Amino acid sequence: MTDPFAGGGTPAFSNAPSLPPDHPLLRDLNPEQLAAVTLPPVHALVLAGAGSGKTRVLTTRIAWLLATGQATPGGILAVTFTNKAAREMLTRLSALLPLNVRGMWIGTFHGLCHRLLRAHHQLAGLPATFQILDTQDQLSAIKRLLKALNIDEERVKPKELQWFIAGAKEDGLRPHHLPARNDLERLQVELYQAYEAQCQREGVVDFGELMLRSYELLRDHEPLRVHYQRRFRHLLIDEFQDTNRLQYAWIKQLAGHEVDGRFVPCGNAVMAVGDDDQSIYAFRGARVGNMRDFVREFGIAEPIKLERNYRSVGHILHAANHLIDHNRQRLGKNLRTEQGEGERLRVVELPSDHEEAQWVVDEIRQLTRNDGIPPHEIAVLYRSNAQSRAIEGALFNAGIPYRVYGGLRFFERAEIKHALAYLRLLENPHDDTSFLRVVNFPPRGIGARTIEQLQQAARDAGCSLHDAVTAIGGRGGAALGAFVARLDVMRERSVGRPLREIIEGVLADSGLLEHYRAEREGAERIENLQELVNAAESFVSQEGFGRDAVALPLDETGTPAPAAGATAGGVEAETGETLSPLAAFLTHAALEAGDHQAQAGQAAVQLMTVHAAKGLEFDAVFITGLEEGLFPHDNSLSSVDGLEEERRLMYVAITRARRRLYLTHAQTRLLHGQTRYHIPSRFLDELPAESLQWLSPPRARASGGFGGFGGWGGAAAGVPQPAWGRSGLTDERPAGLAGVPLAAPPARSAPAVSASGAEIRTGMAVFHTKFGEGTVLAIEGQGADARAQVDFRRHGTKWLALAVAKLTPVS
DNA sequence: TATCATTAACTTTTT
DNA sequence: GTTAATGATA
Repeated sequence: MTDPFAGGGTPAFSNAPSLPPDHPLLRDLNPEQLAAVTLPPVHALVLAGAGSGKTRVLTTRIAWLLATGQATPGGILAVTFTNKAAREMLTRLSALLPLNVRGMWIGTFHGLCHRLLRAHHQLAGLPATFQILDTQDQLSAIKRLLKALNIDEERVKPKELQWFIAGAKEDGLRPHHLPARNDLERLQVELYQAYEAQCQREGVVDFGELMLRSYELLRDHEPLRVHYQRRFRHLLIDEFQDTNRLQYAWIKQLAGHEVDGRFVPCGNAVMAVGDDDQSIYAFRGARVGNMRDFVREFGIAEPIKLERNYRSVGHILHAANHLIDHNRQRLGKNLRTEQGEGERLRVVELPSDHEEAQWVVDEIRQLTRNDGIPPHEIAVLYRSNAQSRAIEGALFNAGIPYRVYGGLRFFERAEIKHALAYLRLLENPHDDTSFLRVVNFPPRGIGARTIEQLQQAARDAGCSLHDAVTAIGGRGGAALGAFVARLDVMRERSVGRPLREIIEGVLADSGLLEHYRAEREGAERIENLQELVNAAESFVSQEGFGRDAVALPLDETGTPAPAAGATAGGVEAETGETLSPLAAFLTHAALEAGDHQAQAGQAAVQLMTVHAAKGLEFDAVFITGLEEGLFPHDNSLSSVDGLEEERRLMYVAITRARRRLYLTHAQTRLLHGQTRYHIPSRFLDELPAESLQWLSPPRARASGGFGGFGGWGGAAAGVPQPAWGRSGLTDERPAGLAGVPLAAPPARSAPAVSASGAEIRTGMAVFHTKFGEGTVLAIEGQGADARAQVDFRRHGTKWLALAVAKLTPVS
C-alpha cells in the first residue's frame, strides 16, 4: 500500500487522482460504492439505503482523497450527529490509512462548532471560559429566569419555553426575527431575549447556541469564512436527512455564499450522505427537505444510489420496500440483496401485552437454545419506552439477561452533575446554574430565603450570584461567604495540579464524598464519583483531550499556522490557547453524556426503542406492540407527514434484522393505568402477504369503522384463544400453548391475598412479581411481622416480609 | 429541613 | 399504573 504520509506530516502530492482498481482501498466495492468513493471533487448526494455500506463509503472516500493526494488531513471536514458515529469514522479511517487523525476535523456538528467557538471566542463574543449547558441545565436556567421575572410557571410552562427557544435556534432565528402577533408570542419572544441575555451574562451556551453562534460567526466575518472555505476542500456530511435548517445553513457557510438571495457554491466539494427513508427525527427539527434543497442549490445532476443491501435476507427487504412504497414524498430507492429470500417474517397476535411479552421470551429461549443465536444478537424493539416494562418483567422472571437502552447516562446522574458543577465553578464562577446547583449541596444552611435575597441582589447589581455574595449580610451572608471562600480555596489548590488530583480534591473539599458516605444509599453514588475520577484519568491519557480541545488553526496545507498574529488566508488566526485539561474535560462531559448504562454484560438481549435501534443490526429482531395508536402512534396520526414518519420508523425497524424478524401485536394492553383495546397496526396490512407467515390466524381488520371489534369485543378474560398454528417451526411446545405464560401470571384479575401468613406454608411453590417462582423454605413471625424464607430459582434465597412482598401460591 | 402526600403527564431524543 | 415534581406538614 502506498503511504502518502511516509516521512512526516507533509503529504506527497500527486496529480493523478486515481488508484488502480485492485488497490486495497477500492477492492470489494460494488460499482455504486466505487463511483461514490472515486467521484471527482464535485458536490454529490449519496442516497445510502439501510445496510448498504454507508460508513464504509464515507471512510473510504476520505482515505481515497488522501491517498491520491487530492486532499490533506487538514483539508477535510466530516460531520456526524453522534459521537459514536464520529468515533467509528475515525477508527475505521485509521485502519485504512496510517494517519494522524489529530488534525482532522471529524466530529459531531456540536463538537466542531464548539471547536470553532473556542478558537474564535472573542470574535464570537464569548468569554474564553464559556461553558456548555445541557438540556437539564437549560431547563433550570429557564425556570430561574421565569422566577426572576416573576412569571407564573402556569402561564408560561418552562418546558414549552425551552421547546420554543430550541426550536427557534434550530431554524436559525434570533428573537428579533420572530413575529409577535399576539400576547403569548410577544411574551415568548421577550423571554427568549431575556434568556439570551442571561446566558451571555453567565458565560454559558446551550446546544442550539453552539450551532447558531458558530453559524453567525462564519456568516458575519467574511475573512474567517473565506479562510475556512479555502481550508476545507472537502466537506462530508453523514445522516444528511437528519440535519435541521440551521445545520444545513452552517454547511452552506462553509461551501459558498449568497448572492441576491441565491446560493452560489464556492470551489470545494460537499458530499452529503443520507437516506430520506430513514428520516425519523422531524420532531426535533430535522428537515428531510434539506435533501431536495441540496440537490437544487448545489446543482446535483443525479444522486448516487446505494441500493445493494449487505445485511438482510430477501423477505425482510421485500417487506421494507413494500411498506415504504406507501409513502408519497420520496426520492425513490429500492433495496436488493444477493443473499437469497431467507425466512418469511413471523406475525403473531397475542391476547394481551403480558402474553406478548411472555411469547417473545419463550421465542428468545428457543432462538438461543435451538438456533444458536447469541443473546446480544437478539433485539426487542418497541415504539415507546413504557412498553419495555412488560418485556423486562418477563425476561427477568425467565432469568434471561437483558440490557435496556435509554435512561440516565453517566454524566447526567445527579451526583456527577453536582461534582461537575463544582468543577465548572472553578473555571467560571459566574455560572449561576452551577452555583445554584451546589450552593446548598451538601446542605450547609443556606436556605431558600437567603438564596432569594442573593438573587435579588444580583439582579439589582446586574452581576452574577457569585459576585453578589458580598452584598448579603446576616447569618445567610456569612454562610454564603463561607461557601465562596471554600470555592476559592478549591480553586487555589487546583492550580497546576493534574486533573485527577483536582477532581479528587473537589470531591473531598466540597463535602460531596462525606455527604454521600453518610447517606443510606450513597454507596453507589460514591462509586460513580470514583468512576468520574477514572473517566477523567483516561480522558487525559487518551488523545481525546487533544482532539476535543482547541485546534490550532491550520493553513491550507494542513500545517499548523505559526503562532500569534499569523495570517492565514488574510485572517488573524487566533492561536488556540490550549484549553486546560479541566476545561477540556468539562466540555467532553457536556458534549458527550456517556454511554447508556449497560446493565448486563455481553450476553444480553437488547431492548430499545425503534429510534435507538437506528444504525444497529441484529440476527433476530422482534418488533412489538404493532397496534394502531401505538405504532403508528396516536399523536402522529393528525397529519400525513406524521404518519409518513411513523412509516419510516417502521422501515427502520424492519431493516434492523439480518435473518429473522418477528412482528407481534396484542389485543389488549395496559396503558395509562387502564386496559385498552387495540386493532392491529395498519403497517401489517402494508407488508407483502407472500413474505409473511402468520403464526396466529390473521383476523379481518377494521376498515374504517369498528367492524373489527366483533371477534373480541368482550373483556380480556373472554378473548378467544387463537388456534395457534406453528407449522414449519421448530417447536418443542405443545401447539396450543404457545401464548400461555409458563408461570401463572401474578393474578391481576383475582388478587390473591398473601398479606397474612395463613396461605403461605413451608414447602409451598410461590410466585413473586419480581423474583419469579420459588419454594418456601421457612416461615417465622406472626401477623404483620411474618416473614418467609423463599428459595427463588433464578435469584437465590431471600427473606421476605409477607405484609410487603406479593407472594402468590402456585398450584 | 426532610419526609410524605398529592398531582399532572405520558412518543420518539442527540448534542 | 407509574413516575417525577411540587406542596404541605411535622
